[in-house]
Amino acid sequence: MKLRELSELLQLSQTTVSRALNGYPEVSEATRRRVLEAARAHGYRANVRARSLATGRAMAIGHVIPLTVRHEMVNPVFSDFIAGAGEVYAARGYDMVLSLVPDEKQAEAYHELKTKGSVDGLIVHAPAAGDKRIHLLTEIGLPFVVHGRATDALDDYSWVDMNNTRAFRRATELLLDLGHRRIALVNGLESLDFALRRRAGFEAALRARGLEPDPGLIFSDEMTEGYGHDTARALLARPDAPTAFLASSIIVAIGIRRAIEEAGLKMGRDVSVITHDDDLGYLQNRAEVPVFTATRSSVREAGRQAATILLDQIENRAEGPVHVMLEAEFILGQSTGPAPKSIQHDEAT
Amino acid sequence: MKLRELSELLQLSQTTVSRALNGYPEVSEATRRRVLEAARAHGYRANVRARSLATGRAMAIGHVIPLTVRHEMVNPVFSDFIAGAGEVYAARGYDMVLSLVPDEKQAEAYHELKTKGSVDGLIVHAPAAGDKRIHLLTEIGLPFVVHGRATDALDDYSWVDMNNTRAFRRATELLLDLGHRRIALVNGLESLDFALRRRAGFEAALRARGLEPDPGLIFSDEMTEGYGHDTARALLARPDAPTAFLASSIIVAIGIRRAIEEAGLKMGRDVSVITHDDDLGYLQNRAEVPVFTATRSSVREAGRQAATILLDQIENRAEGPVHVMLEAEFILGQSTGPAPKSIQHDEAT
DNA sequence: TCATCCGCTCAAACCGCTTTGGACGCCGCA
DNA sequence: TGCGGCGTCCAAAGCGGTTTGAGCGGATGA
Repeated sequence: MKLRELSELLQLSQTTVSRALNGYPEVSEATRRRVLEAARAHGYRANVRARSLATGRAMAIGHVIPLTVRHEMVNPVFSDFIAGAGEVYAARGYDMVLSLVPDEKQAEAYHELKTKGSVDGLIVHAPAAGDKRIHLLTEIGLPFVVHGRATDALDDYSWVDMNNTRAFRRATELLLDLGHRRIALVNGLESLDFALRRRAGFEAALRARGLEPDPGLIFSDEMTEGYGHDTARALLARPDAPTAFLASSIIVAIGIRRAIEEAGLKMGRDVSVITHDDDLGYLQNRAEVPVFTATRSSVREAGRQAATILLDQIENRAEGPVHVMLEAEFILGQSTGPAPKSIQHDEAT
Repeated sequence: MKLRELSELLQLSQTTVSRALNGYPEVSEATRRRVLEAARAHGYRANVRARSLATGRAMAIGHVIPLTVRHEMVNPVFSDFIAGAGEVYAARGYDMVLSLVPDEKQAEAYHELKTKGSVDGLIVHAPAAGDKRIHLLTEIGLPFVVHGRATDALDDYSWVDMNNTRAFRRATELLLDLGHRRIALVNGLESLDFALRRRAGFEAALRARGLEPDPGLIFSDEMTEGYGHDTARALLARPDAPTAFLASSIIVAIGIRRAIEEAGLKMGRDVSVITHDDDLGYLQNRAEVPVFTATRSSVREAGRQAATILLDQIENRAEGPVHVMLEAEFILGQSTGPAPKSIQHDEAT
């Protein structure tokens, strides 16, 4: 069923039918009702390609998901972010188009999205420090919202971010208050902006107490379970093993916990762990007393907000850049306790 | 830069330019080179909406991700599946459009995708037993490939599935061989087809040894870490606690492991665990000796295959339905061992 | 030498919708 | 009665490509 057929059927012009369907005032209520009725009866739906060709609006938002060169992985936090954004898109009639693009082809991908005209705007994921994509996009003139920020980016742009620095500063302070001095930071890839901010928060807290961060206790990699485990295992085998870990994601923390247990130690008693918790649907940290002490900020909520801002921007041109800073909740769980005098290595595995 | 501008610039008709760009033979090589050169120089790219309106092909594949009513979550295996499929789409010039749709609106969503013409085909995720979507789609006439299968579906259709029944049968057999008799199945939602097959494999293995499955040891829910943990904790507190667990996903298994350790028990010695492992990028089970004994099948690979089949189907109409059955590898890890005579409850938490 | 064919190119129709610029009939007002 | 204004509706011109059918000049064959 196409518009012409529907209009012939109703003995009306395409114009009138189109206007009736799209809520224009130049149509009498009686006619409009008749049109809507017929449209529903015949399951008519405007062809989205034709419509967007005519209107110039794609009614679609692009998400470009960067694939790291080393491991071509899709971070599970994207699932949740996208779930949040997807809600908003669905409610407002937009489609979501995903492109998985290797890091080095990002620039090209954006240009293509613009000139191909397949999206009205996009969400930028996983910004690096001084990310060149931001400048590129402002130049191209495609509306966008960044999930996170890019230090040093010259242009002003909209973003939704979590207060990474403060969260990690507070987490570090708690560990210091509990008497921990050798604290390992098991961070995400420090090519990414959020990881730099987390590190900054960590280091600031140490320095505020007159402690110099030990580069030998700071790690940076893709946030997998294996990375958390291997890092913690190696550290715990050292004579000067850290008494506390600060993890950048719950998946990393799960790996750390595994290493702690393999070493015959008990998390929360022998070794403390604080993690950032993105509040992923499938990996909730929400028992009566949660397993992990954590800084929690829902990435799903971030997705909702980013999507809302972007759509608003697209729909009422005028608005300037919007910044949303989400503060993480600090959740006290079972994984933290006072620093032990010395770690008791328990060889009875 | 649009086609008309480019053609004026080249002093050629739009027809010729279009043909030159799309590789039609009616253009002299000299002209083609000239056109391609100019297109590249000016960064010309065909507007995808106009093109697809003219050709009738959307150059996009839809993924409809069902949201369960109870918890609106996006399963992390989608990330990996999509990563696999996305590779193939990118290589062949297709976009991927995602819709998150509540369970009850699925049928409507498919109709809409068809009549709106925004996709050329789609991937059906998480089929239920006798899923009505399959019939609906064959009726609508939109090419599709199912990730998984739907028992009882009447129509013939293309699918890519893992041999769930065999995997869980083999896993159960190993546990039985190790002397376990009280084995708990911590399954996914049994409204979904794959979970039914896994249960069938589990029960078949038991029955083959003359054991009757105990309904009190079979669980079904959304596959979260918390579900694994809570289920295992409750079971381990019982006097007739199971000596082994069969988990439907590594996330669930991680929860089970946590409960085992909280109970002061040791996984692999006191309690055995086998899990299905989708080989997720961020939750790999791949050490020298993997943590979990597991049936492993890469969901990412499933994504690649499903995408390939779908695109082939779309591009050369002719083909009949294709079925791909992936066999899981059976990986021996640290989480299994002979059944203990009796569980030693160790209260020293 | 003339008819035919081939290689290359073009003008115009078309894809399905939106939107501009009227047209038409009817009302109220002077 | 005449005229402007309003409420409805329509024809046609886009949106930016692809594709059909035809034209045109030069080479080929009889």
